Amino acid sequence: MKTQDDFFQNVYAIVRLIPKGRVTSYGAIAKSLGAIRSSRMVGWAMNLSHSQEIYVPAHRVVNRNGELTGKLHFATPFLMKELLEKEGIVIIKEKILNFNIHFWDPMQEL
DNA sequence: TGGGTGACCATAG
DNA sequence: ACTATGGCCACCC
Repeated sequence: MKTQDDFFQNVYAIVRLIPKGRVTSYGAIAKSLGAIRSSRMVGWAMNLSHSQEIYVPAHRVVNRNGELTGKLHFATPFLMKELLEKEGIVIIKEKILNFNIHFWDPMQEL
């Protein structure tokens, strides 16, 4: 259908807007798209993001607690953490330090 | 038609 | 910090 494809593309568009060194959550993205679809669908979209033509920085999307819950879906279980640390983000025990400071809210940027 | 499974979220105990 | 619900909705049997 058209609507769900649009939803996916909108998700990818927002993820591409996340600045380096900043992160956001699945729920925040879902809410910025009108809270129509649930945050589970954002996670599903990330699951398919690897096959997108244009690069999608999926490592900048974590859950509401700043935990790297999606790391197992990357090429290696370490890749997500490595990419974030390369952008200056400190991670302790699968959790982002000072998550509230690094958080990027799609609502405020649109 | 229906049950199980998620890269989720909120609330409660 | 942990489990347990209930809601969410696409996907795959």
